[in-house]
Amino acid sequence: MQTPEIYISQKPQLLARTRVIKALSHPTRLFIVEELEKGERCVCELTAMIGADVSTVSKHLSILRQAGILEDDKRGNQVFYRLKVPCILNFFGCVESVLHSQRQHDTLR
Amino acid sequence: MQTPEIYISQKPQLLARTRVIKALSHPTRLFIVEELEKGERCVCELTAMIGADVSTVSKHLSILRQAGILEDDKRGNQVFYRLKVPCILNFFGCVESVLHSQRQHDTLR
DNA sequence: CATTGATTTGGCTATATTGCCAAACATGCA
DNA sequence: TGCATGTTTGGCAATATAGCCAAATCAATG
Repeated sequence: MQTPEIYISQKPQLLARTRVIKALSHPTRLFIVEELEKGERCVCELTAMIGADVSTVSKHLSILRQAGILEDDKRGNQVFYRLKVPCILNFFGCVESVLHSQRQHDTLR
Repeated sequence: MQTPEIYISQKPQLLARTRVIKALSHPTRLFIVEELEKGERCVCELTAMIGADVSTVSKHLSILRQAGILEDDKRGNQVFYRLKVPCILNFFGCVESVLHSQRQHDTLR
């Protein structure tokens, strides 16, 4: 070891993992993942539920797909998305436990 | 239901969860969490491993602490951080499975 | 109390992300 | 082919995030 491994946050493994987690780090995308737990949905259904512009929803879906979390299936002129890696959902239980352990630790802004 | 629930991504629960996930969505912070799996570390140790400015590392630690993922413990003039919610680590296994299921799905940039 | 070592905070610039609109692409069907 | 429906892409403005330096804190100790 010379310097601290050049710059640790450039390590490919960390970057790859970060890409997946980053894909989940947006309220709309989190909503999409939770909704798809119930089954596949087309872009139009998700858009109606979310209430943002279709193009915005489409871009969120694209981010989740590129991260490998969703897969899409085009049927007719609609595109259906579904969860490719359902274990993602197990994580939310843990996230909840983080939230519950937050009694009042410092500034919760 | 009127409009799509005002704007779904503003729902408090989604925002709270997002805050936790967002805290994990940076290579340096991911590294910190993985490192703390082995035991508590002071800021100076983490800084040496990471190789960024101390102030940068301190801010990353602060983000993880505010998200409820880490807790700190000041002893003498050093501050030691440790994992408050170790279940976070289970998630990484799932993240790996996402990565491994990525054969060649579209542009992996 | 001055100094040193450890950490946090303020401030600023550079970069990344988000969301909308408009336009481009399909697909199905008259 | 022409049109309607559904989806993606390009582009841009607004906002958020990251990282460094400098300065402020805080504890230990001479």
